[in-house]
Amino acid sequence: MSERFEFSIHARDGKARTGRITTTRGEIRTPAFMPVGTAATVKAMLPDSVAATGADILLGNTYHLMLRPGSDRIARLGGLHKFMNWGGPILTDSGGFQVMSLTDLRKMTEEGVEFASHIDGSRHMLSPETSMKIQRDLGSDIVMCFDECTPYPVERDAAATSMQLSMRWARRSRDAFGDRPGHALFGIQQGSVWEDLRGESAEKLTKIGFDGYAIGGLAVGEGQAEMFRVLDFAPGQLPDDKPRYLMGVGKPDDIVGAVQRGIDMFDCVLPSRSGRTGQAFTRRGVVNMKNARHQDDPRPLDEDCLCPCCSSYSRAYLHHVFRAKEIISSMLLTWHNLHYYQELMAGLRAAIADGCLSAFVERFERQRAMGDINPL
RNA sequence: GCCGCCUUAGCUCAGUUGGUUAGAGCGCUGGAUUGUGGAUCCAGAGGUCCCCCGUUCGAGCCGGGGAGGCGGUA
Repeated sequence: MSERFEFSIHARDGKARTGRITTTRGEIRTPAFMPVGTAATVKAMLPDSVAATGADILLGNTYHLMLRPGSDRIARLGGLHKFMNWGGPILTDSGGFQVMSLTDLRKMTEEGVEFASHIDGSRHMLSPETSMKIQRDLGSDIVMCFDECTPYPVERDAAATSMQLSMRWARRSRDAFGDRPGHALFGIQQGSVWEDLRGESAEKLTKIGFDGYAIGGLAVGEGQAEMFRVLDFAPGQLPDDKPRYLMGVGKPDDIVGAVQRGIDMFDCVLPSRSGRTGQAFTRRGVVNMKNARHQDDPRPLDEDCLCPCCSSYSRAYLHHVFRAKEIISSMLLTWHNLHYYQELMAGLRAAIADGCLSAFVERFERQRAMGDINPL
């Protein structure tokens, strides 16, 4: 195990890169997908199972854990890794995104955000300093700056003001984080959809200096075409030799397009949340296991998938347990979805290493165009 | 046998003094979901208002007869 946080690029294909992030808790193969474990669990999964899908790193959440069970309690209990029984690296979100979604309950100032807990209404304060403290309590390996996720749509002036605030908070986050060998701090670029604002944000972050750089404020309603337009320039504004993390993204085709544009890290609730709401991701597109057409189908969800769900259970069974609201429904579909996402990342890494990313993407799109397997 | 109550969507039920195209919740058929509130939202289908006769310009609603269910009673 390394004593330091390091990033090395092993191969490139166009703007895409594949490589490795080294942390004190293990290596992260990039491009990487981080399953979301908001409340100290990837819902419906045991940590070993998450690892078995191929995940190298999880995402945990400042906002949720500070409210319940409290970051000081987790610290007393030995930190988040021990608490949730995950030995690998953990990246923690700073709470900035939740702040955006709490529109009715928050009060923003230069200092930070005052908000009411969605659990019991209690008042709390999140600022760059408190966010750094909480993420330190948790024992996070990759700490995210406290930022404001600019909503969309937004006027240019408002986007600029919001970005500038996030940049001042980035400076304060950097100062509050201090010097913590083995732990990384990532800056977050804002600027909505404007190239010059994104460029200014990247410049300020780079000047402060971070271990990695996230692109925030995307996948917030602008649509894939607009997101890709921004990703045509935004990653290139960030340092080439540091990991680039596109926050909150996304659907499989979002990830593929973003990797082609130079992104190294992703997180998204979709595979896990969709697993609980009956939606499966497969190489032939989305399959909604809620649909009545599966009720007599003895075939697996994906005939070519080797995950425990697909190797042992029929669509009829998956449909039944979903309808019956049985817990195993969430378990099996979450497992499959996370497995599918990790297979996709592995495929992307291999294709970049072999210099055949465009062929991989063509095959990816061709399979999706075929649609789900034919009805019986 | 008699008395009372009940019968409206798949289920549980609203439905005003009789008045346009009879509603709700759940369920059902689909859809949405991108730094997770195991959440939420959207759309759609679905009716012999138990049956028959009558009163009325007009009946889920009023009257008569019948059927079925529940309860009480001999």
